[in-house]
Amino acid sequence: MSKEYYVNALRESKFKITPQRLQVIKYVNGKTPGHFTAEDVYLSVKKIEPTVTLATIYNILKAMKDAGTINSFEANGTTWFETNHEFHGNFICRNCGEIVDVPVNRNLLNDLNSMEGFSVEDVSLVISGTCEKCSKAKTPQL
Amino acid sequence: MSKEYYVNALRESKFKITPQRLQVIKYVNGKTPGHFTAEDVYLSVKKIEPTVTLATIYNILKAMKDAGTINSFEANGTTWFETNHEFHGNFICRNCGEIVDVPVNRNLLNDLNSMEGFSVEDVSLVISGTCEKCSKAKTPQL
DNA sequence: ATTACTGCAAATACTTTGCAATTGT
DNA sequence: ACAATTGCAAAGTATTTGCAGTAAT
Repeated sequence: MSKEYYVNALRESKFKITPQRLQVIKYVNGKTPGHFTAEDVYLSVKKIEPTVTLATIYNILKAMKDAGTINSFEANGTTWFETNHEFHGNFICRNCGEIVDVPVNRNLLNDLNSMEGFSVEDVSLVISGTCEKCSKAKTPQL
Repeated sequence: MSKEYYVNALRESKFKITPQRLQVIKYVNGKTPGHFTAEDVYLSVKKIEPTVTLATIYNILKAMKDAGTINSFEANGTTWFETNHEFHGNFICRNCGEIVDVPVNRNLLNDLNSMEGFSVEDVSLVISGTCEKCSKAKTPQL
């Protein structure tokens, strides 16, 4: 993806392009693929736009989500954002907190889309457990 | 399920059976199948145990989750608990907030369990959109 | 010119923590 | 008797809101 992709999507959804939004786009674009919280974005953007506030970051991330360029899911008590639009799961390690994408059979989506009367707008698959690194650390070789 | 099921599971995990826990069990057992927040449990249990606090409810729900009798997932900014142990999705309506279980092909779980090096401890599938009732309300017949 | 956006401060919502008193085993 | 649990109050996160000033279109 490119910064233009995010800018155009915002424009098409009638959102204005502000310096703060450009900085968020810069952050998000540089973070692809990856997972980040509003706080992560805030801390990074504040370096270039020192007066920006978390409230504004929340506003901007909501706009980008409405524009369809980012997704979000909830885990560990916070909202995580991501740019991966392929249908996938998010594995979150209970030990180190790291989040990684996991491929998932698309059949699941088809099942969901065939639900009578329900319109599916968002799907969030969160898997928690222990990641490879942490599993190894806990089970030292004999 | 029965109240004994929840009591026994707590005992097996070395948790003590207190009057407060019995009331939570009563609530949860009467709520099967269903979805509830700590607040929901609190408001109900408070009627019989007026001195109970939310902190205690959180403690009890954590114990029950550790004992394996309830699951939890995050959606709409809060933690939801449920008793359904079949692998399934939770559809949450963006309009009315209602949550309903949706059947899901178990293959997904198998895929996840075969991930190399990762130990899967919990899976949460949250689908958001508009439920049947709300869809109809928004699209009046001509 | 108009409307949307920002920054700020305060409010709200959810959850956890520390600790003394109490209770289940 | 002992460790676990409760109740309470306070603190800790995460997120939202209202509003006046500012900036994008």
